[in-house]
Amino acid sequence: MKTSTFEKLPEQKQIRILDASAGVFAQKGYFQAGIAEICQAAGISNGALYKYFQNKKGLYLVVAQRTLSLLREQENTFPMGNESIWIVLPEIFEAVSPFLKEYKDYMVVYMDMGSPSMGEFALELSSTFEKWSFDLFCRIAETAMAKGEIKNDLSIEDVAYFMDNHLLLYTFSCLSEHYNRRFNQFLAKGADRLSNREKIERVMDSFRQFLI
Amino acid sequence: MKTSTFEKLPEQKQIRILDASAGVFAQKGYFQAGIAEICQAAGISNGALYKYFQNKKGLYLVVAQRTLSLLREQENTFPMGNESIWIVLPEIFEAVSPFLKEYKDYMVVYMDMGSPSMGEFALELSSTFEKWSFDLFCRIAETAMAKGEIKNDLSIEDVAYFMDNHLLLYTFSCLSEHYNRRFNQFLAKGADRLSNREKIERVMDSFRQFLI
Amino acid sequence: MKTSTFEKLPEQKQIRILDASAGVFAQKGYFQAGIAEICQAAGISNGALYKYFQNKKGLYLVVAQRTLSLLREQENTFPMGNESIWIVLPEIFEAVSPFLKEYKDYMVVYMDMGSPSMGEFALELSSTFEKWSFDLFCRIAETAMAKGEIKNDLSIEDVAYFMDNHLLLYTFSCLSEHYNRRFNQFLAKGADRLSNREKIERVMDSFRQFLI
Amino acid sequence: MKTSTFEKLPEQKQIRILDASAGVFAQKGYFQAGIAEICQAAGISNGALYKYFQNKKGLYLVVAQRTLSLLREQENTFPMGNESIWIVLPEIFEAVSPFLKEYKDYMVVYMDMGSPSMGEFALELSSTFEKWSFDLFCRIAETAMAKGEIKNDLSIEDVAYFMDNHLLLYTFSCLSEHYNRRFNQFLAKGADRLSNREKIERVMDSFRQFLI
DNA sequence: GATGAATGAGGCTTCATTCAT
DNA sequence: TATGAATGAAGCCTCATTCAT
Repeated sequence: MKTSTFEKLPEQKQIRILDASAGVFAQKGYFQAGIAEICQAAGISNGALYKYFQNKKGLYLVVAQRTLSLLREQENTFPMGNESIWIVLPEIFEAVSPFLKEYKDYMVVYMDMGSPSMGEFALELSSTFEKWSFDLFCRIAETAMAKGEIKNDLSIEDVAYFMDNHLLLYTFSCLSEHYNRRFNQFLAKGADRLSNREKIERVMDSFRQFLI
Repeated sequence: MKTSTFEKLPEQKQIRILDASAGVFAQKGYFQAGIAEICQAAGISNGALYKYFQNKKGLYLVVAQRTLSLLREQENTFPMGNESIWIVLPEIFEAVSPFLKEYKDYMVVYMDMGSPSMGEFALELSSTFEKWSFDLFCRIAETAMAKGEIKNDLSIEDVAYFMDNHLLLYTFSCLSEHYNRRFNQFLAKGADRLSNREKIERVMDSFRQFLI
Repeated sequence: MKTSTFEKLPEQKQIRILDASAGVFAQKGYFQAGIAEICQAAGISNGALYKYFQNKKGLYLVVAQRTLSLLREQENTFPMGNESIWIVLPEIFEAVSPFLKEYKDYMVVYMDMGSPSMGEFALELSSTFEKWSFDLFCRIAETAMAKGEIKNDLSIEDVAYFMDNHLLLYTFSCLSEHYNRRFNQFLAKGADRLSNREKIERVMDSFRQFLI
Repeated sequence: MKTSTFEKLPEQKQIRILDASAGVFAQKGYFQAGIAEICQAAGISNGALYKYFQNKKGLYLVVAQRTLSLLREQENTFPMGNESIWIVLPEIFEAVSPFLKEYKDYMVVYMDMGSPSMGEFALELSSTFEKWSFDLFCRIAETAMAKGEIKNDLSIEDVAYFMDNHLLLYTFSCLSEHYNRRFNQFLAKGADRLSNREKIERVMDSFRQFLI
């Protein structure tokens, strides 16, 4: 059974390397990120990287995979009991927020994965997460509707899409200045800086208006 | 007053060059696009490009600007009379669709501009368009509300954001396989291929559920 | 009709580049020869080389081809009339000698091409020349035998092989210290340095002993 | 007295390492042979190799030395009594043949040693063998001449050179496709594949024609 | 103004060698 | 002593940009 050299590294070091890589990938994008820069950031030698990963693309894929792992870990922290949707939704957005801060680099990498210029690079990988997010919001919508917390003449999937769009673009607004401005223009009367909490407040406002 | 050499070119040639550039930028992304390839596609010499534009970035900016021009031209074709929102909205989506086909390359370039890996590259530029789109949807929402076509207990901006999100992600779904899959998963029960018309139908469904 | 960039260069420059490349290839061998070193020797930039040739291997092949061209040019200077074999043979060896000096690098490259470590690299190429050399010596042997200058109970091809072996190993002795020592050990009582003329004298001695 | 670590290894392991090394050296040539590949083939660790040998060159030299040892062992199997030259010569060629098969890798390494691209790498080493081969053929020629088996107006050394050339190029023809083709072109009317036995037959033909 | 050959810095990757365990 | 991970210099090649014609 051949475990890759990378997997035999102490977990702490693995994470250090992936974090550093994610940082560079996030800041510069895949193509502008330099192997040398990544290695320096990771505190490993140029050659070591190629012992751990097949090549730059291989590294990127592992970074992307860690993004998914992190997201899935995050999922488990979500409240999934029978709480009201009006408790669950803000909790999700607020759970996402520190995550976005802590793992911003990974999320930026993830965001880039959907960009056309990445080509089919990591299509399967990124699809994985969308699937999960689809399930989550469908479940929430279904539960809420069953409990009469939201209007019952709505299509479950449409509600899920509605919520997921909000989550997606809220996320983007935390990661990209472009989307931050867009968010603020629409939902904050063009305000310059909004705290995450304020943004979430605005999103919840929207939810209430449309869903009740 | 120094007019750039490029502007002195016959308009047809200008467009040919920009179209070719957009094509390469769209297919490969900014960083992977090669000057040589662009020149060949544009049918001009390597040196000429640097007579017309300061450098690769300069070219990109002009391409991006043309994207905005095209979008603004498009705007004028939108029905802005007093038609019902239920006529205007599909018209917008359907007006966008051939545009997405005709100028897909430009739109892909535009989409890429929001990606974090492009950095602050064309921030101002891309903001321009969001502003216009904000105005458009606010106007539509306002009119519709005034006419009682949609619920009147909704915030104008929230409705605009709701609609713009849908337009944005519909657009993405036409440009990026990633977002196409996401769209289909949520709104088409995972169907593989949806025609634009079918997609729009689904979006309008959503609109009706949430806005009436 | 697409002529390669290289072929469009002034012939003088082409030759300068090939000569320099041959020099480095000869001194270091294909694998140890560095592109940078070659370019410096050729007085061109690193990038230019890749405009002229597809890659290192491509360059090598062109160098090898020039070797063959040179050899074929050389062929034409050989006396092919009805002179006595005892005039023709020394003339060939002596024609080869300045050639070996002038184009030693190319000949070393050629010699390397037969070495197993070059793999199938330039097999076809090198075979070309052997064919020519086969024809030459067969012709000579035939003529000489017809004229009664050499024994007539010998197989033409065996005589040709005999002469070609001598030429080959004489050539090697001019190109490789290893073969120089071997030559001297056998034919010069271990003398240290023999002039080419002296070597040829010894070879002719041999010829006379075995062929008459 | 410091015996090298390598020599303290069980002989079987020593041989295994050298055989593996010879295999890689033969297949790829010295410069293309990778230490890692060699170690894997030899079943030892990367670090061990550097305990056994000073460096890559050191390993190569030991491999080369083994080549010589093998050749010298081989020598002892040669019939050196008073047999007729027409018995001894084919015996030598036929003794060499299985050796070429069994130790082909070593012989290829040896052949490469004479190539100019190896530089002065192993000059002394390879000379050693030529010296032995010189002695062998001189002895044979002398004996044969004394017994009147070959013409007596020939120079001993020239006969030795003649025979050694044949042996050398026969050997090459078994090791390198290039020389195989050359051999066949001259001595087998361009036949594609000749068994070793057939080749030897042809060589002996030659010997008889020139020496009797 | 237009051309396209030339430049050379910089990118990714390999690999002989060292060293901590 | 043996291991194999780590090192980092050096290699090949690309490509945005410049410049001579």
